[in-house]
Amino acid sequence: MKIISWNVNSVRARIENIKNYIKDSTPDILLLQEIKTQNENFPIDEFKKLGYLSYVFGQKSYNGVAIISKLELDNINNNFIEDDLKQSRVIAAELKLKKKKIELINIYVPNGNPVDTEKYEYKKVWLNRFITKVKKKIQKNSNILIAGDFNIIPEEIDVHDFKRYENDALGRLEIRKKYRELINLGFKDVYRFKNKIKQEFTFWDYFAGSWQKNYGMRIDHFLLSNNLIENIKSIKINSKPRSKEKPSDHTPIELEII
DNA sequence: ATGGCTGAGCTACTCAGA
Repeated sequence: MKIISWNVNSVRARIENIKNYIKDSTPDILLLQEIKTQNENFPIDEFKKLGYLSYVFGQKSYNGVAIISKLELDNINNNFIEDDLKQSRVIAAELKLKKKKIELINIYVPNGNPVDTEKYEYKKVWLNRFITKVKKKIQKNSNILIAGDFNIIPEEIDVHDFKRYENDALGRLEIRKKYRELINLGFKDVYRFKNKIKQEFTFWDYFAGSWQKNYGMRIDHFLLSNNLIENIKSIKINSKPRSKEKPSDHTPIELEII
């Protein structure tokens, strides 16, 4: 079972890239963030032609998340947490895998910059609410997968120049502590669990040749509840899509579970 | 090292991203 997470930075502007990527990588489930469109303009038919069902929580212009799946999913939830700004940032669903029922939670965490504004406060409130909700969920179901664009640099190794980000909304200790808080509910950061000292990134700015210079950061993550750790087959950041024409600024992260 | 790219909405330019 291949589950992939990718912040595509507009599903419509990126549709050809996404289709080519799906043909190459053949995910069973593709979790998309920043689709930047409302439900009625989501390219459901394009994905249907490739054999995928679409579950969409869209929004005009900004944000928006979706799940593309070969298998039918249950209990689609577009109300995972209360969002003060009514932004579409979480879609959850249930996946039946053998005898296990796995809760899939696809997230696009607010960016939070600049730090001395209400945007930063929104990120903190949002994360607190999310953590509270996950805490409740894991008491009922110990099989949880959280994936997406967390907009959090977990540790110094996860960015090319930590000094530049230590007071940024992505790298601040206060925010990194929220990430740890989430993990301490009973999760593993699957990439870091499997790669103790490796430095790889999932995002590179469009400006200033960041991709060419490998000035990136690791902000897209898979968290798997401890109960599912034995099911991990592989985890891989696939940087190839970032090198294509008209790329997203993020690249996919690919999880295989048994 | 900040916003120099990029996309949406719209059709001139702002807002947002990280």
